[in-house]
Amino acid sequence: MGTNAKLRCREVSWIGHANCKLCSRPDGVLFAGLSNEVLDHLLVPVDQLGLGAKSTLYVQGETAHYLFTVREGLIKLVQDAPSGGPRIVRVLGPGSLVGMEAITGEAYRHTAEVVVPTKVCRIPRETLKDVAGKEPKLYGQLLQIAQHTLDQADEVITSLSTGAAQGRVARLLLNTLSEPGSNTCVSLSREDMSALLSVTVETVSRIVAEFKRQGLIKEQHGQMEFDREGLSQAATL
Amino acid sequence: MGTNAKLRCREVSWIGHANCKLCSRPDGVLFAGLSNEVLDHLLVPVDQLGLGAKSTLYVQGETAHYLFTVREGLIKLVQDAPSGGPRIVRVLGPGSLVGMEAITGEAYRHTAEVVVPTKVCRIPRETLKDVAGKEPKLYGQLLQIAQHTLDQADEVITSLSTGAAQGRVARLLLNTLSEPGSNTCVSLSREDMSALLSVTVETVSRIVAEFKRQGLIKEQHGQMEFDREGLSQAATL
DNA sequence: CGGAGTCTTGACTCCAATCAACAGCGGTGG
DNA sequence: CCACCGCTGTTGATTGGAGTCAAGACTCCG
Repeated sequence: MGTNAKLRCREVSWIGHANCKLCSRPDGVLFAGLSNEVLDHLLVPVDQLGLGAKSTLYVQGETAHYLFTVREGLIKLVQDAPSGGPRIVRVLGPGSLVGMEAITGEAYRHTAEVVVPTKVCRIPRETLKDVAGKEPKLYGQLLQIAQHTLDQADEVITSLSTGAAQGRVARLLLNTLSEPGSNTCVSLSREDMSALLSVTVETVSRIVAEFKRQGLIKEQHGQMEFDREGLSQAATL
Repeated sequence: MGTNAKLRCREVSWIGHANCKLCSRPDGVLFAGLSNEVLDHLLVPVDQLGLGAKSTLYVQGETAHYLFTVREGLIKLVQDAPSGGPRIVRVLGPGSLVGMEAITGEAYRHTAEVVVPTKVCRIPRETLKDVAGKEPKLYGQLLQIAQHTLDQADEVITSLSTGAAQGRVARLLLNTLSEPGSNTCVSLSREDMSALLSVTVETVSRIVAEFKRQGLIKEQHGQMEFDREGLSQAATL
């Protein structure tokens, strides 16, 4: 029973049934502000899962049976680009919804892959429909989160797919991977940065190396620490 | 009263109150399948507007008071890129929703500008809330359309922001601007293509000119006619 | 220790950005 | 009416940045 076990690569472990009442607090992700009675009697239970790096939540084309909420960690959504090779469409951290196709019951549009060890809640489609039927308020939450996801997609377009390569790398670290206040973020592999920014791994490597030489960033234990001031300057290019 | 008048540049005309019952047919955009009683007694009327090219529906940062449905024409959503210059995030045709921020009442994320003469329905936020309260079914429609919009955003990422410039142009014409069956589409200005593909106007001009020389496309009266076979080949680059 | 995978660095090529000039077109006003 | 102007699109010459190909260095593990 791996509740506290460290998660190795591609490992998936069942942590337990989620106590969704805890998520009905105002700061909850999806069920915020919903009545406890509804959440106490779910048709199908919500499972909490622990996932090792490189494991997959689902693959593109599958029928979407589950919606996931990210509790800790990082998930990437990957699509194959027509020019060949995988393209990361966005990365999703705690508080995000993964697999919103499950709301409408269509096929998953992406492959969802774990970047760093992650905990998620897996919500079956039936449970979602059940709760939404009893608490229409849930629709409002879903729409709000959908709006937020759309904002993220737009940021990938304007911020990570536009302009010079070095500006894109800087903006990735500053805006996409770190909280507004913080000056650290997870260190993605060069390959992941490459697939997210649509530049080659060599170019990413060169730029990151150059930032290090300039003392703008430090990398250790899978974390990046950076000088927000300096990087912001580089981000305008 | 400009119902049938031709729309000149930057011109906005009021066509009339929309008869939303007509949109309750199964093929309606937003109000499909909703009961006529609700639609007959709207708190605030839905206006139909005619818009000339280069007029704007709203600008980035404004509070979102209206949701728009596109009936005919083409709208572009524009954001300023951090590297300077405007970036078109997506283009929306008939059946699309523009200004979904109005659902949550936040600020508009983009500036919405008219590309070719367009007719829209302008739905006030209060009307939306009113109808949604009486017909929760509306939420389902909204979520589905939001999902579709997200798919479009993802296509801009994987298809229009990735790979060689000539492939991007080809995919823009084939997938983004034309219906699956058809072999024609509206002819965007080079500048708009440029802002959508994140390449310079000169590069777009050169590529389009080259496609014409190869007999892959013909341009006349603001329309483009193309050889789907041949362009598909160029799209893989 | 060895080997696979990831990251780095170098040398070279090439595509697209830049700078610049010009053609076409519609509109405006003398 | 025609000359002028602004706007859009085209084309050329040149530059620069990122892609490509190739060789090492490093890290993590068995």
